[in-house]
Formats: sequence, structure tokens, C-alpha cells
Amino acid sequence: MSNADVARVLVDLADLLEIQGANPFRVRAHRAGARTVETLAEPIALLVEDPERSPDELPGIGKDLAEKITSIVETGRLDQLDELREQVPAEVVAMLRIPGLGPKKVGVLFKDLGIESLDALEAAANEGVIAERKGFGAKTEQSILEGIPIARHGSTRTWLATARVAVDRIVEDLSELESVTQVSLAGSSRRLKETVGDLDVLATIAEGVESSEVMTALAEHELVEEVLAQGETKQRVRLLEREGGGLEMDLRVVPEESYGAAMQYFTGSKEHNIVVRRRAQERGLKVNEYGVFDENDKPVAGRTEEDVYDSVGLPWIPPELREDRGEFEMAESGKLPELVTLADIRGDLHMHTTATDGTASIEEMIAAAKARKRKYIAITDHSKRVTMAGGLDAKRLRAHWKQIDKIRGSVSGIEVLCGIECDILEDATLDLPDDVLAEADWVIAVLHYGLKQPREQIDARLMTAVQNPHVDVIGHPSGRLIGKRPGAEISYPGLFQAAADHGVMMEINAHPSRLDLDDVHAAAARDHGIPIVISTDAHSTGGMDVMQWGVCQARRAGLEKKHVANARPWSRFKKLLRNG
DNA sequence: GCCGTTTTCGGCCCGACTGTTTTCAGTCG
Repeated sequence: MSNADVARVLVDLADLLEIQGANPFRVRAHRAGARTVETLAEPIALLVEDPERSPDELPGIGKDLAEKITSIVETGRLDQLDELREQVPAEVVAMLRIPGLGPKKVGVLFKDLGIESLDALEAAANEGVIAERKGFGAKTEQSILEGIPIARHGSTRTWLATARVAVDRIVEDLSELESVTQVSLAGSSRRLKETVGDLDVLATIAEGVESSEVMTALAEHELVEEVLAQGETKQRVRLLEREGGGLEMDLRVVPEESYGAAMQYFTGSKEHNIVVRRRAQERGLKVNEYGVFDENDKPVAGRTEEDVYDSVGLPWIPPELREDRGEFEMAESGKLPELVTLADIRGDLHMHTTATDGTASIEEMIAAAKARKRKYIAITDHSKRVTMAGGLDAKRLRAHWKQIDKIRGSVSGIEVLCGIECDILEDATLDLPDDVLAEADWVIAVLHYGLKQPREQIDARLMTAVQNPHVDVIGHPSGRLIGKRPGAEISYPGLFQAAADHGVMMEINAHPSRLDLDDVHAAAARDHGIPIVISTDAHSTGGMDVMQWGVCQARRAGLEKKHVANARPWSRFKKLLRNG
């Protein structure tokens, strides 16, 4: 059971308890516990297996949840969940995904109307049975019919990179309106989360302007499909259908004097804001999206985010860190990091050419890297195991390196490394012999196949790579594809300790579909003293532009320039090379 | 269900919008 699996069980349990009308705080406790497990840097299974430790040492997890987690890890299931599932069919839980339906209404549909499936729900709505029910009506019935497909297909989260292309354009266009004085991105896309569920944009308007003016402009924007809701201060729209499904966006129009409070409030995360508001309470203050208020409801802050944080005794906290994962402790002790930026990046150490599955030649990739101001790169085509991509065997690889060597002799202003992305095979051997790897300037070891192997075998494979004297870095360590497949199960603490001992680095693969290491594990690797390499894995010249998303992930991990190996100048970076 | 140098009981963040209502519950973020 991976951490995500365990968290899933707790979330499922919370959903079922909620439909059954359980104490909301009890439901919340289960969700909080799930989140703690999901964002834990080590496998929860390791913690459970350790006789010296127990899950109740984790924040928000007490005796009860610790027992549940232990049962889930040891048996793969939970009696209480199985019992509840007997009582509440899975499709009833799926009804929660219908916009406008929450646990209360679903509870009524299920318990009072006896609706147990989405088909039955659709039939009841078509017959007008639901609208007759107290608390429901014609509009609710209609929105149920419209929402059933969403419940059937599940909710989709959109890659940050995809979402930002759309929302950045909307923000730019709205900011050009004369009626508007400020427009900013808030929400999870401001926090640079790897995926976003929806978008939040804030605007302030000039004096004498009605909020409906900017809302009308948004409604008419070419990327907007329809307006879902609109009030005096808030408008919700759906953007045009694209790959990955429609994306919804909230626009909130706020007064100038509340701008900072609103930015703070709508940037989130929810967990972060709960702590901020609790700190306010402790100081006899109240924080909402309009400002910070004292006991007499007199405003004491709100124009800027800095003011809001200052009122609760904190310095401004970068949005990327606002997850209630230690940022408050760092802020209080004056240890907030100065986060790495895209401008800090000097090298790109993972890319492909036409030698395997890339679309550009060595020369083209070098030129593209120079155009992006890279001072050093590594050409790292696939090893032979990746047959689909035309992976290289020893002979072809040596010929490829010879060619790279020749080309790099004729270019200036950039260092080019002869590299390889070498597969770690299912049997825990490497795809190329040591004598070949010894000739490389740069070796990335990766898992591509057999990602579903048991954790012990995955660990053994990674350990082989880490202990090999020629391996420089572990590339996309988990092998996950966001929204498509979970990564391999890894004993991260053991992996990081071994990597630190052997001088092996860890990659944050910058491709929007990977971002692997994720934020939590990148931070854990940093804590082990491991230099992090942010790489694009470019398969084309344009593929080098994904570097920014890798930097986003690094920022969420709290990484500073000094933690990122390829933010070093070449003279210092080359000292990290194993074969150097 | 969790948590506590103010507490082991009694709290647990806050407000907008919608729909179905004549003052509010549910949902959402």
C-alpha cells in the first residue's frame, strides 16, 4: 500500500461517513489524516512496520486513526470501510462529484428516495421526482442531470502548465481594461501546484466602476465558454473545452483596501489559511477576505499581503510554501528560504536527440540550449532496453558519443556532456556494462519498466544504481505520470541516505506530466544534503522550455539556488561529476 | 476524531452564492 492508497481509503471513509451524516469534525479529522499520510515524505508502511514508532506521532493522527492506518497497511483493507460500503453503494458516493450536490443532499437522495445508482438518479430527475422533494427544486434537478456525466467520468485536474497558459492570458487581457486597476492570479496556480482543479483571479476596479463591467468583459473573453454563477463580488465561468476537460475559473472583484487580504485568502491553501486565522484569533483578531479586524471590527490590515501576515506576527510567506507543512515554523524562526528562480538555472542535463526518440539533432539541441542561455548541457539518449525509442546499445552509444565529441569541439560558450539515460532493469542490473558507463561524462539512471514491482525489488534496483560508481543522478525517480499512473513504491529515506552516502544526485524532471521528484520528496532529498538536478528531458528544441515547471516544483519544495546542482556555474558543477 | 504551559471537555476558519425559501440550509472554495 502506497501512501496515496492509504490516504484514498481514509478519504473514501470520510465520504461515506459524511453521507451518513456523521459529525462533520470527525469527517474532517479523517480528511486531515489522509492529507498527512499523502504528503508524508517516507512510506507510511515503513513507519507502521517499525516497532519503535506509530502513526499517531504524526500531526492530526491520534490513536483511532493510527489503528485504522495500521490495519490498512497490514491487511490492505479496513473493516469499517467495508461495512459502510455494504450500506452505501459506490455510485452514491460518486454523486458527491455532481456540482451542487453535497453530502446532505446525496444523503436525502439515497436514504429518503432510495436512489442507489447514477442511472436511477438520472431516471428520477427525468421524471421530476427530485424537484418535488423539500429542499430540492427544478434547478437542482436540472443541475443534477447536467452533472451526472461528471460523476461518471470522475473529476480531472489539469496540469499547472496547461492551466497557466490559459489563465495568464486572461489575466493579461483583463489587466488592460481601463476599468480595472489590478488583476492577479491567486489560488493553487499561484502556489504553483503541479495540478490545479480550478482557477482563481482577483481584480480591483477604479473608483465609480461597477464590478459587473469587468465581469462582462470576462464573460465575453474568447477563452470563456459560459458563465456559471455571478454575484456582486464573484463570478464563476467555465473556460473553453480543451484537452483534459473544461477548467472553471472564479473572478473576484475586491476593494483596494482589501486587496492584500483577498490575495492572502484566495491564494490558500485552505490548510495554511486555517492556521493564519487561528493565529489571528489568538491575538483577538479576525481575518477574512476583506481584511484583518480587531474586537470592535475595526480594520487593522488588508491592503497588502505583507500587512496581513504582519498582523499575525509573521513575515510574508511565499505562496509556494503555503501548505501548512512547516512554513510557519520557518517564518517564526526567520528561516524562510530564498527560493530558486528560473533565472538561476545554468545547465540542462537530460535531453534526447534523433539518435533515439528526440526530434532534433545534436547541433539543433545545442543551439536551442545556447538560445536559452544554458552554459552546459548533457545529451542523454535512451539505452537499449527502451526499444520503442530505438535505445542505444554499447556500440551505437559509443558512435553517438564520438559524434557529440566532434560537434562540441566546434562550439563555444557552452559545455556539452556525453551522457546516457540508462535503464535500471527489472532484475536490478543496469542496461549497459560498467566499462561503457565509465566512458560517459554524465549518467542518469532511471526506472522505465516494472514500476509495479514490490517495494523491496524497486528499492533493490535503485540501490544498484546508487551504488554504481558511474551513476551521477537518478532521473524521474518514481516514474509517475501525473493523472495517468502512480509512481513506483520506494523507501525514500533509505534511497536518499544511500544517495547521500554515494554522492548520487536526484532529478526533478521538469516535464509537466512528470514533475518527479515531487515537492515533498525533493524537500526530503534536500534535507539529506543531496544536490537536486532540475532537467527538462527535452525531446525537441521546444522541450527545453519546460524548465520553468521544474523550477516551480523546486520552489514548492522550498529549494534555494544553493540546493540546485544545475544552478551552479560550470566550474563548480563539474566537481560533482562522478567520472570527472 | 483530534487537541490542549489558559483546557482531558468542548471547542474545531470564514463568507459568498444558489436555490428554495420568506429567514435559511447546503454547497463551495
